[in-house]
Amino acid sequence: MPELPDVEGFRRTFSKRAKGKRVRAVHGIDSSMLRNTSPQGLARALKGKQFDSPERQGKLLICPADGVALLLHFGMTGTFVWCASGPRHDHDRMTLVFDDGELRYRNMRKFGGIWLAHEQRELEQIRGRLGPDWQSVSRKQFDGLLERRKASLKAVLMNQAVAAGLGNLTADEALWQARIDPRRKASSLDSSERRILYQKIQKVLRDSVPYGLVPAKRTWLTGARGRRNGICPRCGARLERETVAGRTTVFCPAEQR
DNA sequence: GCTCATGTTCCCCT
DNA sequence: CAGGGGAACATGAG
Repeated sequence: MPELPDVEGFRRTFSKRAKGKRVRAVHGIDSSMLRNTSPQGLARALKGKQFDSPERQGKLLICPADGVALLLHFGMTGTFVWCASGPRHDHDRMTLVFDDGELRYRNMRKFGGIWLAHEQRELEQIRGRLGPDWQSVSRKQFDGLLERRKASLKAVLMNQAVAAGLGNLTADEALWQARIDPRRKASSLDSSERRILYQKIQKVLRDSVPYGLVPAKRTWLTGARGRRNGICPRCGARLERETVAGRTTVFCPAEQR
């Protein structure tokens, strides 16, 4: 699930469940999810700390707590589960225990990861691999991002170092709404196409964020891409399915030019 | 058994 | 150096 809208939903969950609360314990840490610390290091660093407001940069969730920060990436199957208590689920990779319940980081496929930053410099280093969050990219900045890019639009939109947060679904959705072929070279768009694409990227994100996911609306590509012989919700043409930039890409061959 | 999956990284070519 | 292709990672679901 996790693209920008999903992680924004996780940020809201974290804010509701953990912000302002003190960590009583950290349980069930799967060491293979840890990128720069050990289960003991993580548990010791967080125990007794009080979480502050969580932030998000692209698909990365940043949870500051009294001078340290917990960073979470959800990969393709990560999510949060809040519960009063209860048995550990097979895919729970870390449980934050509070007085009023537990917030579990659940991740079936174990992509993604967990980082611990002890200081600002360390935090910046981890965030540094990511470009600006897509929701903070201005219209003018957008032109600069596409400039001189030799790769396809699909590849550039999904490149987290260019700007962070778009994934396979949101990139396809924005390109479909903008009626632009995902295989085109990023630097080949004229100014009118760039304007439309920017507008559609922002619209897809804005419309999706309240749901905390990319909604499968009937009027959206996302609502049709799941089916094997999907039909374009706008024109009724048979949707095309092709690997672009290493990912299954769905588009309307009749409209996307 | 086989294919595919909302992500990222690394290696080898061109 | 910039990109593309493919594999790997781990675990299902259909």
